[in-house]
Amino acid sequence: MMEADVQTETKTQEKRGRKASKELRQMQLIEATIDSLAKRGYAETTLADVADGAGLSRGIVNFHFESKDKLLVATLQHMADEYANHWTAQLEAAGDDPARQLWALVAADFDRRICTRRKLAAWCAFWGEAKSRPTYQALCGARDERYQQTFVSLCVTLKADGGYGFDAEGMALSLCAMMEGLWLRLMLGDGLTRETAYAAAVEFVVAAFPRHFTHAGVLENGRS
Amino acid sequence: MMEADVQTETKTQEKRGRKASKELRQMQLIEATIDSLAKRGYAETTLADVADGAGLSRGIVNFHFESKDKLLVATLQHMADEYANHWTAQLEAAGDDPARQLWALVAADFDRRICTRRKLAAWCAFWGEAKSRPTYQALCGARDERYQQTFVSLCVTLKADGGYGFDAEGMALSLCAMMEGLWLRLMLGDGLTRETAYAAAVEFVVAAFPRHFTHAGVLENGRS
DNA sequence: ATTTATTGAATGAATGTTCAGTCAGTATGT
DNA sequence: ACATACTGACTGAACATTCATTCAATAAAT
Repeated sequence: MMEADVQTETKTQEKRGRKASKELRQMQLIEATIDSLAKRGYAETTLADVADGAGLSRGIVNFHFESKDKLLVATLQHMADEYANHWTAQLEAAGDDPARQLWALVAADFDRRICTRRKLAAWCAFWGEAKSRPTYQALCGARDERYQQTFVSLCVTLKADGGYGFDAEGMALSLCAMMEGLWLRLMLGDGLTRETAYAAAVEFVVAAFPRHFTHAGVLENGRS
Repeated sequence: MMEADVQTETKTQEKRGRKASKELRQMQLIEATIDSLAKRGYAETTLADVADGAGLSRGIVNFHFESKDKLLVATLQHMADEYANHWTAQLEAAGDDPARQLWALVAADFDRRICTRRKLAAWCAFWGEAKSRPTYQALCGARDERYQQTFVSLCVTLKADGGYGFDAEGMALSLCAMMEGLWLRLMLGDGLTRETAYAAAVEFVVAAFPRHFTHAGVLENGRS
């Protein structure tokens, strides 16, 4: 899963670079943590399992991270950063057209790199503990803050442009919620595939913004 | 939380009825388990906490349920039953009109009795462990099976009636996912209220079925 | 030689499970 | 009526296990 990266790093960085090796170990342990969360769930994730998964010794986690708790926080932080970086990049790559931007954001959530069983399972594990752990809640919430605002802005713009009757904030909220709900279902299994989930999301976006999208993609009309 | 029921039961059943007392205890323990899940999360829920919450002794759970695991399964089963009973009842109360039925199902998910912080938190706790516990997965999935099919049927009917262009299965999936996603957000806090979440769901439904609903409710036209 | 990374056995706290005993309520015998 | 035996819910201390954490010893790099 992350062995490939480790191998690469080993070849390129092994001889020189004590500092780099340290960060490498931390990444290695974080990836092993995600594996364990996905395989055994939050409650059954043990440091022993993480260490085994990384092919290292038992005490290693407490050396690189101070405690199990900090390892988990670092793992969630890592996932939150990765997620934010991804949608931000996709948003910028979409150019200036709001319709294209919204389309890109929806697609970003179902990107192969982000929308993995493994990572969805890890997200869900943290969600399950978030209510009783303020730190998790903050990191899960921080994920939403900018994301949600971006959606609201796009809905406001598209509403004005297309003359839709919906409330922009409500629509933005239901859109975001729908995608998270699809993630949840993907994780729960049920034979739902990433493609099917993406298709369902598209279905709704097309229904909500009929003057901007079809199932084939973004409509090319400027404005009325 | 459930003390009221206990008192009632005590008055009506205490003298006679050893059997009834047993089921009462089990319910009491299940409610205490939901409390603990909501307050401390799945990972931190201990039998001691459950027993304390129920005001009973430490060994009580292993007496009424065989193990911690079975207590948790019984708790999830209880919640799943309650949920299914609720939406089934609301569906039947809605009469024969598909539009009214869909409207009722959406409203049911945000009903005061079902959509409690406490219960949402417990659901989410189980979701977080579902991937690694086939038993949980089955119970969470069973919840979906009939529910999902009902939504698909309604979408098919309304599509034919309203001449909508969406794919019915995709729309049904995105609808269900949206409501689960809203539950998730409700649980994560963020100052989102049940009313706001419900409004967002309505926004979605109105946008998707414009010939059947407005923000005010179900449109009264028969067909074209 | 010194610093740094790593190991793995030891430790102790947390907690699920067991079980011998307590006690109320109920039936049985006188 | 009264005493006795019995049943079954309930208790709480003892036990066993799991697991995060610590740390002295070791290996590796500079």
